[in-house]
Amino acid sequence: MFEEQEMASQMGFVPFPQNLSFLPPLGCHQSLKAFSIPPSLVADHHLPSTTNLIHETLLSSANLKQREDQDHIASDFGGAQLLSLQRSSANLWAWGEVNECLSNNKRIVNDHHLGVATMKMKKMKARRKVREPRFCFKTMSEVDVLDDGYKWRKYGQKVVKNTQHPRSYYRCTQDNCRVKKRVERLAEDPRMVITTYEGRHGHSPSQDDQEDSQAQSQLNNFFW
DNA sequence: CGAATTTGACCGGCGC
DNA sequence: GCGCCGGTCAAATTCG
Repeated sequence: MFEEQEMASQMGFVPFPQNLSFLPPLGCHQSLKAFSIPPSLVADHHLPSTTNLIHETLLSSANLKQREDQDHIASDFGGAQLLSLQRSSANLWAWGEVNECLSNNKRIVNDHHLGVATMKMKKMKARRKVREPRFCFKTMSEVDVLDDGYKWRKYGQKVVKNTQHPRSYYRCTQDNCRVKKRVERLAEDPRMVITTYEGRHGHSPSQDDQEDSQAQSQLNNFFW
């Protein structure tokens, strides 16, 4: 349990709030943690009490393999629904953005003479390496995009197999912020929205909703 | 008219 | 090697 908190804080997550009910997912893979959002936060943000947060810790390369049998777990545990991240190729790898950032300045100079297509290829190839911290949560909601205080720009939409609802892809609009999220509706229950965040914001949420900003930052601290 | 969204094309990874 | 699939790009379109 303490190890997990440490891991979470390394990922940029704040320590779990005292009133947070932490549910060790019995029978589930160790990398999957489920806990409920405290009632106060639920009230502040009009999130239904059925909302459960699934936090996927960083996976070592060793347990990546084990994780492959975890395709789509949805089970009851003490009344709380657990939901694993979907398995996909992109779940096994994440973008090597950090390294990319570190060497970006040099690369811009070196690549200056290359054509656009070549640059594009290099960019694509450079991506895959380390895993970004990600987690998803499931909310019963009429609207697809929950207001989390950050500004997002949609950059894609895709119909995924065996679902009737398209998945939407969003990127944080903040300069140099590469956080992404995707939003989809649960095939089995279209009332449920699954939001998956990937990466960490290196900035504060946008302050558009002033009256809401305090509660908002509380929630965001909880998330990040 | 600039910003945001839509949408078809494209790419890499993976399974067969 | 090939086809399928999820994720991303970017031109076209819509919105404010």
